[in-house]
Amino acid sequence: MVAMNESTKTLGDTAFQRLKAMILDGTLEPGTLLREKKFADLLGVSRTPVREAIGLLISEGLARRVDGSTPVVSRVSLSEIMEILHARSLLECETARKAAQSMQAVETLLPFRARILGFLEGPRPESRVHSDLDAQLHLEIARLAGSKLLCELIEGLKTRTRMFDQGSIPERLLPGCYEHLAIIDAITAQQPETAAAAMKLHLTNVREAIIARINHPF
Amino acid sequence: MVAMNESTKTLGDTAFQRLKAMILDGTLEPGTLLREKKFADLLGVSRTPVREAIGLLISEGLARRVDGSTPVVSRVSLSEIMEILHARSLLECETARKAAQSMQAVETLLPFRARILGFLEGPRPESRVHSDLDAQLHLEIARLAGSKLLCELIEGLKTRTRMFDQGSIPERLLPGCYEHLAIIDAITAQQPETAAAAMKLHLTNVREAIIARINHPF
DNA sequence: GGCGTACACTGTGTATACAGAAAGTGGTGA
DNA sequence: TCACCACTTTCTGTATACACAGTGTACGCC
Repeated sequence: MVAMNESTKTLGDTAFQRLKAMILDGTLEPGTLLREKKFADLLGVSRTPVREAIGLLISEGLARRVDGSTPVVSRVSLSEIMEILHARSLLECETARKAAQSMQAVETLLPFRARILGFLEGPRPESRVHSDLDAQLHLEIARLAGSKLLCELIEGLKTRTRMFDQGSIPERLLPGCYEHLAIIDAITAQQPETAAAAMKLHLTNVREAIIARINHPF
Repeated sequence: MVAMNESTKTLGDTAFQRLKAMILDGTLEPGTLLREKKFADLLGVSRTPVREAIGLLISEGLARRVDGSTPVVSRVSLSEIMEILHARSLLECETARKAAQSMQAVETLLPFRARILGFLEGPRPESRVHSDLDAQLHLEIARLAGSKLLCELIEGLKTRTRMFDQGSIPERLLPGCYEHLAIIDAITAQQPETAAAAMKLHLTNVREAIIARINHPF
């Protein structure tokens, strides 16, 4: 086929992005079988690009091969979430620390501060909007820290729990905002250890909230 | 084709493993173009499994797509090595700390201790042998720490610099042995902070050695 | 009626065919 | 000699064909 559509991307890439989006927004629930032909028909392409897309999903941890064939959308277990938050804590305390020594911290983070304040003053934002800001903020802090590798690692870890974030703990919205503000303020005040502590507290609180939610689902 | 050879693995997997081995042992130098047909002929399979193998190599960071097509074996820059060692330090100080609280530490690590002592007493081992032990030891410590995720992350980071390890700094052999012993002893003595410090020192020394080697190549 | 076998269906793994793009290659003209 | 253009080669991306494995179903046999 001709391919090379408007976005100068391959069908495999677009298939990957579309499937990833479907997983992250919950359209494809954990456990869903990723049958190549089914999604080939759905996306209007052949199995080949779908195959490539599924391979990428697996390498990002969003899908898994259980017994050897027919991959499924990953069901992230509680212990896996704990491990991810643990690893993120190890990495992100450092990025917060390093970001606090960056010269561009203020100009980079002020827009985030404004958006969060908007959340606090205005109407409750859609969970998706807040989730996006959350992801962008953590990534931007890693970028300020100056390590491309840490950016990649943190982004990869964060996406794995992204479908779990999605508004599943609404009572975390306000605390999350305040914690993010504390992190931003410590970084822009160039206080590395305060920033690291704020990040650690934030991720610990997320962890506690998830545990509490598991124990008392309603 | 019939496939399903003796090892019950797909051709794609075996192609991946063979290409990976060729990259890690230096047969395929950084910058080598990974042309699908070339390696399909070389491995005696069609382009399809080679394509899958290359995708896996890219997802592991061992290969890259530079401008959009024709992937190449990754050339790991000095700054990337520094970033990898930095990230490993963040993760592995923690695994050392946690491993020191594990009940199976002694029985797991004593064989490593014996092998390292063998290196010190007997003839100088091949660099590949030492490199393998190095990788296994760091992985085993992560396993003792009890986090599957940390195992995966550390293993992934370590393989990215593996082709760089390969005997490129022979004068690190002895110090490396002693540092490994110090880590093992601290862990088996159940001293978490000592273990973390030993790990940090080890990775810092590796870093210093690489920098020194860059500045004084001979 | 229960059980076993044959067959059809579905799904993946692999090979191959084909189109379009990029990169040589050679030849011609200034 | 150098520049430019056509042709060929080679590469990737994509679609498709086919083989094998697993699964379920229906039919026949006991």
